[in-house]
Parts: sequence; C-alpha cells; structure tokens
Amino acid sequence: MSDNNQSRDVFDAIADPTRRRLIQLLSETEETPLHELTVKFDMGRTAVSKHLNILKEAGLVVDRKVGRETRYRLNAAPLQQIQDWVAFYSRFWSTNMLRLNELLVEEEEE
Amino acid sequence: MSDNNQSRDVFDAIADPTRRRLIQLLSETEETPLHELTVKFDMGRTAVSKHLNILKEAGLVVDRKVGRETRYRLNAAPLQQIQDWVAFYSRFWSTNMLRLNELLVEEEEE
DNA sequence: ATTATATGCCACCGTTTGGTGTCATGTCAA
DNA sequence: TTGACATGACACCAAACGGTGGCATATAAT
Repeated sequence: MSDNNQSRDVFDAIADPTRRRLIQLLSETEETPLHELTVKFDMGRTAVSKHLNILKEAGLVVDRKVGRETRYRLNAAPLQQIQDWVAFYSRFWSTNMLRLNELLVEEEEE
Repeated sequence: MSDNNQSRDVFDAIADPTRRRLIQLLSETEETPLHELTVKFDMGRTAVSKHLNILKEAGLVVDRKVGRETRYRLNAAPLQQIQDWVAFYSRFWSTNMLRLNELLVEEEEE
C-alpha cells in the first residue's frame, strides 16, 4: 500500500540532529529545493544533500526535479514505526511513576 | 526532579539495533547482570558492556554492583523525549491521509 | 589456598559517518 | 551564446563506531 523503499533504518535516519532539523524545516513547507535548505545550515551543499539522501533512503523524504532544482518534501509516515516502538515503553515510565509514589508514601509513613 | 545525567543524545542511543534489543530485554526483568545479557548476543562481553554504557550515558539504564556482578536496570523515562518529538509529526501523516482522500475524491469526480 | 567467575580497562582495528573540495552537466537569464 | 546557478558524482579525510583480545582485579566457590 504505502511506499516501502526503506533501505535505511528509520531509527538510524533520525539519530542525527541535522537530519531532525531538516525534517522540521520540511514540515514547515510544501516543498523546498536543496539550495534553499542549504543556507539554513553551517555546512556545505554536499553535506546537506547527503543528509537528504539518507532521509530519502529511510522513506522520510521524497524528491522531485523541477527545472534545475531538486525539491524535497517530507513524508512523515515512516515515523509511525518510531511511535509504535516508543508507545510500547510508555507503560514503563508510567509504572515507574507509580513505584516512585509508593516509595514516597513509604517514606512518609516511616 | 528526574535524573538528567544525559551526556548522550537519546535519539543516538536508540539508533543501534543491539541497544534496542538490550532495552527490550531489560524491560522483561527487574535487573540483569552483564554476563546474563551477554549470552543473548552473538558478540563478546566487552561489546555488550559498551552498548550498556552508551545507554547509561543517555540515562536509559542504571547500573548497580552486587558482589562481583554489575546489574543493569531499565529507566524508560528519557524515551519520553522521543515520544514528544514524534508526536509532533503525527499530525503530518494524518493530514497526508486527508490529502490522499482529497486526491481520491478529485479523481472520482473527473 | 586455589581456582573459576564477572567485570573494568585498555590497545587495537576495519568500516561507517559527516564533513570537505572539485569537476561535469543541465538549466535559466541576459 | 554566454554566463550564472543548481545539482550530482566523486575522491578525500579525520573522527566516531562497533567490534575484538588481553590483562588486572575483585569476588565466590571448592
């Protein structure tokens, strides 16, 4: 159904701060060409392009050529994997909260 | 309030599959010594220990010496950062759903 | 007392990562 | 048509990563 050309682990793709910032920037627009993204970073065009390619490998970004520029668009769908994964562990910090409360109550009663 | 000895980015810590498996294993027990974790992986003790240290740097794991062994315990709390981050983008795959529907409707009406 | 176990620490090593600069090519503007 | 712009592709590089093995030490078991 959805696009699964994921040759790269999504967890891996979002590990880098630059790539997370790219995701954020792309979430603010419909479509942005490489050169426009590049000016927002303290690094060369080649580096930004590489990061975008990694995001593309993870399926988080789609690119499209328009004239001489390549425009990038966010595809947030693969992030569901992350959400599913982390949702499983939400129960653990909840129960830790409960356990913390137990300890506090015990201390009060001593 | 909570423990913030995070010298390591949580996104970075969970990027590695071995470390995610460690998190999963630790979620199944209260506390597990290094040697017991080691036997579950196809790598040496040193490698597993390194991964656990990285998780520790991210605050995802707490260790405690008991006799000659070092026991590790999961602390899922820092994973909230991940959840918060990804939650922000959930609206994007939802709106993509909506946009997909729009496109389908347009096609039908043509 | 001796031996086995569990670990930390360190040196080492090949591969990946995240950046650089350069060159060739395609496209837009004058 | 000439020149500026946007990009891809490539070689290169230092640093980080993910693994190894060996050694020293503390604890447990015999």
